[in-house]
Amino acid sequence: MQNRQGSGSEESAAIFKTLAHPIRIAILDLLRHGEECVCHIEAILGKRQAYISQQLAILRAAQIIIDRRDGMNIFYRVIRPEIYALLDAARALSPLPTATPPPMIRLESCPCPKCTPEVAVTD
Amino acid sequence: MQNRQGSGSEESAAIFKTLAHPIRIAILDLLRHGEECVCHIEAILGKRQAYISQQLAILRAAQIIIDRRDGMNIFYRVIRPEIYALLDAARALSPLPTATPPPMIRLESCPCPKCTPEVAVTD
DNA sequence: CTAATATATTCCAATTGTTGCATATCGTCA
DNA sequence: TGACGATATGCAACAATTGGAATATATTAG
Repeated sequence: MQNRQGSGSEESAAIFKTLAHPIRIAILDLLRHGEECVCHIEAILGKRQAYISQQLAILRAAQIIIDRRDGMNIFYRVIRPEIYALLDAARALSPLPTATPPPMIRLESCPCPKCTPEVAVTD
Repeated sequence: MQNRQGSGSEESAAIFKTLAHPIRIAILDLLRHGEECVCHIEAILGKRQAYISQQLAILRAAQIIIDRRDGMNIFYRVIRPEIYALLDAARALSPLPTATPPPMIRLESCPCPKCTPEVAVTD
């Protein structure tokens, strides 16, 4: 491990990947109210059963939801409410370009002017 | 448009997709301080230049960062600080299974007991 | 103009995701 | 037990993405 790249970038990326799908997001939104059975989700989203089941499997594998059997139906519910913070934050992303203040870093393995201030631009 | 699936699920999915990559997350983390030139990013992350450039292009296309030329170097900076809320929220996602309260929805296009309470379980 | 440096873009092969179809599994009802 | 309803899973064809290599562009120096 010679080049670390922030902490938990991999895990974060995995989470984003799981959420990077409109149907999965829609399913999670449906589950905001609480438990829902598969047929419900199927009916509301208007997608084929097998497809919904697949997406549920992905969310289940990601440990974001879990299933509970009740007679003939299977109900799903979210076990990580924190994901809603993510969904909400994503929706909050509007086309509002903002500015950010300038940097302040120096690195010897980098040849840019900011990293070699001594032999910087025209003396 | 016969089956809506929440609001902005597509857009949100696109955002998550853009963030669903460890290198891109690492780059954004680097840019938390402010502007950084490509060679900096390259040196810090220890990846090939072309590769970094590709990831920057993706973030740029997503309108999350913009570039500014200064002589021979090109500096990038984040123009949507809100994405940090997303990154932080993702990192906050720990393996802590929580419980969620039961549902409360009824739908006529669904055959499950909760949707057909009248002809529900054994009368 | 030519060379050198910094960064971007294009091309490609390998991997991965998508989606329809068929089928398996499990519980229920008669 | 057998048929049926609700879900899950396996598979195949096709679309999209990924990361590497080579190459192109732009700026500065001489």
